[in-house]
Amino acid sequence: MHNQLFNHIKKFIDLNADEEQTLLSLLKSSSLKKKSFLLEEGQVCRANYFLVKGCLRLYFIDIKGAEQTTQFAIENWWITDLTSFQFQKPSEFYIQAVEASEVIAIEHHHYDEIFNRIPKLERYFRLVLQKSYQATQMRIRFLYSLTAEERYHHFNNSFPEFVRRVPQYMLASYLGFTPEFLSKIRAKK
Amino acid sequence: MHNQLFNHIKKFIDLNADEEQTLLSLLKSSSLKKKSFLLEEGQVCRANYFLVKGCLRLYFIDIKGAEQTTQFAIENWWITDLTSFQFQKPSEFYIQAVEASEVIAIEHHHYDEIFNRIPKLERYFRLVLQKSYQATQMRIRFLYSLTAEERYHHFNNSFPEFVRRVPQYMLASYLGFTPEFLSKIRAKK
DNA sequence: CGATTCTTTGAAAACAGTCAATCTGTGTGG
DNA sequence: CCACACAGATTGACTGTTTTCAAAGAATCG
Repeated sequence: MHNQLFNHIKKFIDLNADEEQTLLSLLKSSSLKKKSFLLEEGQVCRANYFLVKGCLRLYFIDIKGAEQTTQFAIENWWITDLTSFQFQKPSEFYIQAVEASEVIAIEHHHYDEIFNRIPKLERYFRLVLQKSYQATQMRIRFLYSLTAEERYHHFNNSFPEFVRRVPQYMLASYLGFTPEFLSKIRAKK
Repeated sequence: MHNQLFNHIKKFIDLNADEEQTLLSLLKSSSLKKKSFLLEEGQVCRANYFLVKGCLRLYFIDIKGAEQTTQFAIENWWITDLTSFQFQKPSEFYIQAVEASEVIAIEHHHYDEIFNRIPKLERYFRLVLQKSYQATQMRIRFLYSLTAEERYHHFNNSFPEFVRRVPQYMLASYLGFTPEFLSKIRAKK
């Protein structure tokens, strides 16, 4: 289970056996049932989560009461409400398991320690953040240049297996429109 | 001029005199006239830019030929097309000076060196990226929960001086709608 | 002052949302 | 294993927001 995280880390930096041991002592893994929550609105986000298996989503409830999914995480991605996590203040988001999932957590009270004891991880997380940032940049690019229908087709072509795994109403909000509209797009063809 | 960057860095990490000297030798500063370009579509993005003074924007041209501004940078922010910069491949974006500006550049051929010679900077850029990532998360949240008109009012209340500095057609695309519509929103009240 | 760039305005059209009713599929408990 | 309940998906009519296009008006810069 932890090997998957170590392998991911090793794509970016080298870790020796000592460092692996240190890291191991600061991690905490857990299994999640489908639909269970790692974070709910109003709670403080306690950890940064690495997804070993399954699928999680980050969403919030908008003024009209609708769920807006802002991020999905699958295998080998990190997910957290960075703002709530960093400042340990109440979150405006939910993190929920879309499927039964397994995660490895770095809790907040270990977060500084992890970087102090294994400075190499600064680079790893810099690169992970860089990749996440690039992903959101791409996302904004699509949001600004494609219509709702085009976004759906593009996403569907790019990640067909993912579209199958996720309920449509979550996908709709992730792509920035309503479930009804997604249904109408699909009916067209 | 470089002091401003050093001061920014010192908000996150400590740099000693030696490290400052090393860093200095790897930086390159330049002045930009209003409307000049640091990057144009098709070019490879050569550097990561720290804005000392002025205002830059990152934008692309969509299928219909309209400019879509995806990011602004002001004093003390970094800006680049991370994807083009990292992989040294042609960019789909432009980076343009909205006002006469002064920037400090770290060029790509120095980028690895800078982290190898001053490992502390891994942390600095991790934290800078974290902040940028938080900013885009907030942005997506607003895009998904507010109407175009609400986004304008919210932005206008949050950054009134910024709204004054930037042409409306850039602001409109940044907020995700047309210049004409922005004009109509303003006419309402 | 002239030229260009930016903003405004209005009418028509497109795109996407809302709401409510109905349909479908699936998981659970009896 | 079946039946039922409930979550999720579909459909249609209507509404509303935002875009488009074209033309005219203001502002800015050299």
